[in-house]
Amino acid sequence: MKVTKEKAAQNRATLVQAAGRLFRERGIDGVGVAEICQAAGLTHGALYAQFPSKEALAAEALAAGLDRSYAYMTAGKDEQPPGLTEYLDLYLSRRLRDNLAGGCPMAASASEIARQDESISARFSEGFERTVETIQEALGPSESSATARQRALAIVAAMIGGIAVSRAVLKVHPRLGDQILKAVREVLGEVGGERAMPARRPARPRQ
Amino acid sequence: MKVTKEKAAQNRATLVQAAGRLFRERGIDGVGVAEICQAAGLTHGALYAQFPSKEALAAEALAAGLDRSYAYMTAGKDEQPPGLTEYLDLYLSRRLRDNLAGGCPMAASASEIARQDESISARFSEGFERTVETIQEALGPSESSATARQRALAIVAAMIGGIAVSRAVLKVHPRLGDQILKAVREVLGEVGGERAMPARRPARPRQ
DNA sequence: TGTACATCAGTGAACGCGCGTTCACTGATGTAC
DNA sequence: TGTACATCAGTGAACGCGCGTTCACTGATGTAC
Repeated sequence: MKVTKEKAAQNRATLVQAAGRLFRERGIDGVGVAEICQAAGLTHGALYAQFPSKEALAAEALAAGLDRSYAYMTAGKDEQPPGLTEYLDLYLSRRLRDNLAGGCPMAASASEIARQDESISARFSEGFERTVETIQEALGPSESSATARQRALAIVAAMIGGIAVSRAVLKVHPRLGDQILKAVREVLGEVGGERAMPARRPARPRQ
Repeated sequence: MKVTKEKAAQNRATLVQAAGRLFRERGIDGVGVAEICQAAGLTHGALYAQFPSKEALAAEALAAGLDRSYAYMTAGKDEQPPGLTEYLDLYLSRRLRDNLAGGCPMAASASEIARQDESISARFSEGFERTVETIQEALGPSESSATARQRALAIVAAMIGGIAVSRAVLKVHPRLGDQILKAVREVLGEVGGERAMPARRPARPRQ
């Protein structure tokens, strides 16, 4: 049966949101359309009234997830321009790492993107570029812009890698997972010009 | 029909090798057992004579891939202990990045590992830890071991992230992919104590 | 050394299942008059 | 403003297909005598 335009738009948004959450949690290949529609309270036919294919839904879900994550990172930072410290503390946190379903889609899917269609790759690139620009601004005007961009590129790639790797080891080596998070956090701070932190605990033999 | 022990062991190795290559290329969820067996020149029944499940094959394929990659990284470096420079140049190269099927399994699968069974996660952790120790040794004895380990952890996570992200954008933004590779390479060099490189080209507006 | 036979790696048909997608249909919406 | 009807979001059955796994069987290997 037909449905109001508002209701239809709302259903579409619900599908995108449910798909994003499930894709981040279990990967695009790991979730079927049936489950997405069920999570959204619709039948699979409804999905195909809104999207031409699962892949198109995945591209839109990725874009929405990137927007959501970017908004979370930059929330309340309009007035006073934030420094790198704020971004690193927010991103390389246990809170965000342990929130696979609601976290950053780049960290959740980094190594899968290269295998997906180009429409997915394009959305990822947009999200990455936007984040790099934000981090570059946070680095401040102390350096030449070429160097600042280079640092920003490396920092964002390392942030994504840090979360992904920390998650990869977490189930079997939770302490190693925390070490990785902390190490990336502190080393990237130094890269961005934070003062090197003093050693906080005695040297400990490896893992 | 039965087959010599040697032939059986050889078939097993062929399966592991084919599985590893395909899993790196298209993800564990993205490849079926039928295709793996076909690539190995066997039927799928043969796989189940050697492995209890696809997952067990995946764990062994990951372990074999990690060994292969580690051997590649450390080849011919027994005599003169190599520095960070050698490892970074080898790992963060276009050659390795463009070789998805034959490259480092950690970079190929980083964000997928957290979704797999713990046997997979355990193999990943071993490979990661081994690499961190190797990089830590390459950093030399100039620092306290706690700081050196922290740097090594961050460097390896960033290497993996750098390759994964470079690959993710490569199809739609090849130049950005190269920028990422170069940026991570140079910034990690600085983290490890390499002299900062001079700016080689004029500042360029962002991508 | 020669023979009889147990072993078991590998074959190939078959299993149930969930996949992504299609399609005829429904019926409230929202437009044209 | 009231009525007739075209639109189209959503339903649910059905499609062919490939998935991971099982299983009765084969027949060369390799061992026991």
